[in-house]
Amino acid sequence: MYEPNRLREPILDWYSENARDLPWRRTDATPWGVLVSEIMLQQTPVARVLPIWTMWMVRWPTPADLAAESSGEAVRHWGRLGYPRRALRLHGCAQAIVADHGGEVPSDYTTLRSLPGIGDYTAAAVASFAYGKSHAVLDTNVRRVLARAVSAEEFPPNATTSAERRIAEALIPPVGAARWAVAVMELGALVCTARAPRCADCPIKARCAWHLAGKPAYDGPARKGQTYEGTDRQCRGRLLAVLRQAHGAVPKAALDVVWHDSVQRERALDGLISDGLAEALDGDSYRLPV
DNA sequence: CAGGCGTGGGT
DNA sequence: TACCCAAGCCT
Repeated sequence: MYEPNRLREPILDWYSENARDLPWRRTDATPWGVLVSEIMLQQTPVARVLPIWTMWMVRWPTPADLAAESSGEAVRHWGRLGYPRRALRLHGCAQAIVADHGGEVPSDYTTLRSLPGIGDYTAAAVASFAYGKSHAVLDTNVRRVLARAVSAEEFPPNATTSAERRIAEALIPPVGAARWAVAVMELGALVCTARAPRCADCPIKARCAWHLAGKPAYDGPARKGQTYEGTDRQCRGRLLAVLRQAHGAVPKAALDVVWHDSVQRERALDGLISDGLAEALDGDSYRLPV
């Protein structure tokens, strides 16, 4: 096995010099702020999260503040961040935190993991970043860095493997686990990127197994590419945008005009309703859930 | 476990 | 210009 400090020390040093000043990383950020940021950052770039997160923290500074609102308001103020079911789940987190945890974001991994929208990554991230606990924080950035640095692969497997988890756990320092986690993530986000890694700027290029092997091209199974144009997802997005922008009941005719295919439109609308993102009212109109 | 789930910026 | 893909989760 490799010597963990060969990777840790240069990455931690690099982080000291290159960490972005993100509001949810500041010392005055609350656990709630960290939790909100983590949900918003799922599959979503930092630059798009920043303004929405800031507005949410002003509007709903505590879980109790959000829990007191309707879920529809959470969806409305999600704006165009994407994957709006996350807004519903965050609202569900707030309600569970108030109902079951005295209004305080839990600090325990297992408890966090039981909240809506919080999976393995987010539970580990919140426990680490909000409470300084020691967990393997395996997001797409960390997985890519470790695939390269340790396994000499350009990309990690499609699904997280036990081997990856073993590698990540072996690298956790006995002290400062949370700082280590955010440092590796930051390296993946800023330097060891998916498309065009900036190896020239990398603090571990001399120790990276993939770099040392001559950066061999990825030869594993094809990675899933996503289509969007013409899909139900796009249709749902169009419909929900109308509901978000209108305050109150939206006549069906106002939804009909944003998507031509009526079969697909009906299916998408039914999907939004069954997901809890929309409500049908009497008189053939719709709105965000109250 | 593979597929569904938004959106917009970088290359 | 067309992809590629960005701090995943749920079913």
